Amino acid sequence: MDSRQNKADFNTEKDVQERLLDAAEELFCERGFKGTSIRDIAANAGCNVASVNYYFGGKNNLYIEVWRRHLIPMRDARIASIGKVMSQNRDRIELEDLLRSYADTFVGSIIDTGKASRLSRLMAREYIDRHLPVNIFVDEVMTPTLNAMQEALMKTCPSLDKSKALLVIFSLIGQLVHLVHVRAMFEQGGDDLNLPVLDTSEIVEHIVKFSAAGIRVYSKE
Amino acid sequence: MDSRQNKADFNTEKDVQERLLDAAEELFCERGFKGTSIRDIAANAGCNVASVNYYFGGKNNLYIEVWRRHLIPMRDARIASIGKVMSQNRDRIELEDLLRSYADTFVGSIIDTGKASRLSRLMAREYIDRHLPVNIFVDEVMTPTLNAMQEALMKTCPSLDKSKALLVIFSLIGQLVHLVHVRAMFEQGGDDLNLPVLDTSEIVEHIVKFSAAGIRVYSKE
DNA sequence: AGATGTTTTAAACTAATGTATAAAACATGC
DNA sequence: GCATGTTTTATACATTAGTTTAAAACATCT
Repeated sequence: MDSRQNKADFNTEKDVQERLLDAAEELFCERGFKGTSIRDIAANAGCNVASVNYYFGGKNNLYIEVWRRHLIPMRDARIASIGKVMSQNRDRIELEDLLRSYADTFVGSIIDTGKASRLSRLMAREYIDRHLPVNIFVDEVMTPTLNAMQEALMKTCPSLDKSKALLVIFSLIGQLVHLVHVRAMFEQGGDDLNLPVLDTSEIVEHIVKFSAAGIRVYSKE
Repeated sequence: MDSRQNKADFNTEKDVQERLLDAAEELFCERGFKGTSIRDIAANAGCNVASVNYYFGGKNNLYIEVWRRHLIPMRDARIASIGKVMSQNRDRIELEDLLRSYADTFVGSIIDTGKASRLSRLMAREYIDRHLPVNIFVDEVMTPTLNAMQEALMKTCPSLDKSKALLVIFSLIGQLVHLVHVRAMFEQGGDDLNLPVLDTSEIVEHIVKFSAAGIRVYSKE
């Protein structure tokens, strides 16, 4: 008694591993690591519970793989969005352009909203509840993007020293992460909230303007 | 009839309910709601598992009570820190003073660090994983403090309109929440992190300066 | 087709969780 | 000191979790 091979027959789409990764990604983002069970994941992927262990060797490893699948692309996207702005042939690089580009990539308003914003939420969770080896999160994502942004900032604002640049990036990222949180908060339970509804792109534009001013305070000193 | 009462007794020890609340608070902050078991809480409080159900009627209610115990004080502390600055008899209220006061209260750097920063972390968790009725979190804390800060900001910067004030507060809170996250991140697993170590009060001072500049951009328009 | 190696499945297993219960321990008022 | 009501305790119960197992289903190659 099995109907699965039929599915596999003409449903040539994604194989089990990929379906598991997709399902896990969605659930981990939405309900967190502890909040999602292997059975939920398997059900959403349309396969057996044991598949998770068969292919990934456990829930933990599946979580890591969900990250690994997107870590490098994500990091590269961020660095690329910095590099793109910096490589413009202009007499002067506009600070606002740099910030806007980075913010858009971070928040995921440019790329398809669903996927990108999901990843942002996953990352926001990882800040609070670490389920990943630190070296993956910090060494492979945070540090490289931090360095790229630091360098770009100091090039754009030559009078900005290294430690100030760090602080400034701290503020920028804080605002962006917060935006992701608040947006997620509205999406899930925003029915009976009487909070002002905020438009993402409007806020991004605000963050750019706000942060540019904050940066210029340092660079003018 | 309820005779668990006269705490006037010279029993220097706290009674069970309070010990449970203390233990629960610490564990919820550190490991999250799902991450802490009733048995852990009971063990840390030095009492039986059943006590949680006996006194609070379940894990969920205990969590709510942990919040309720600090909600009003927390909200009032924030509003008071605003009011204190606003009631100064000065010709002009310094924007930086307002921001600094609010930031200090938010981050908990003035009050005893342990407790206040724990609460900030609990709140940060609640942003992502809601385990509280929305009305408690939003209506009783967020909205009142938001309103108070909005009013104070508009008084300090008369040319700042309402919607801009909201955006500005958004940026401020984003930075402060992020500071709490990052600090917690360092506290728990910061051993082998090769990130730059940041001093809390230094960052608060930066946030004040940075945000003041961001605000003045709007108020000068 | 038949042998071989891989994938999928249902079921079982162990551990942990939130909650409930009933008896014991305790305190208090008479 | 006994009766009464409250608190504490050990234990039981029902669920759920992650993981394992062994057989069934399947695919591939000769």
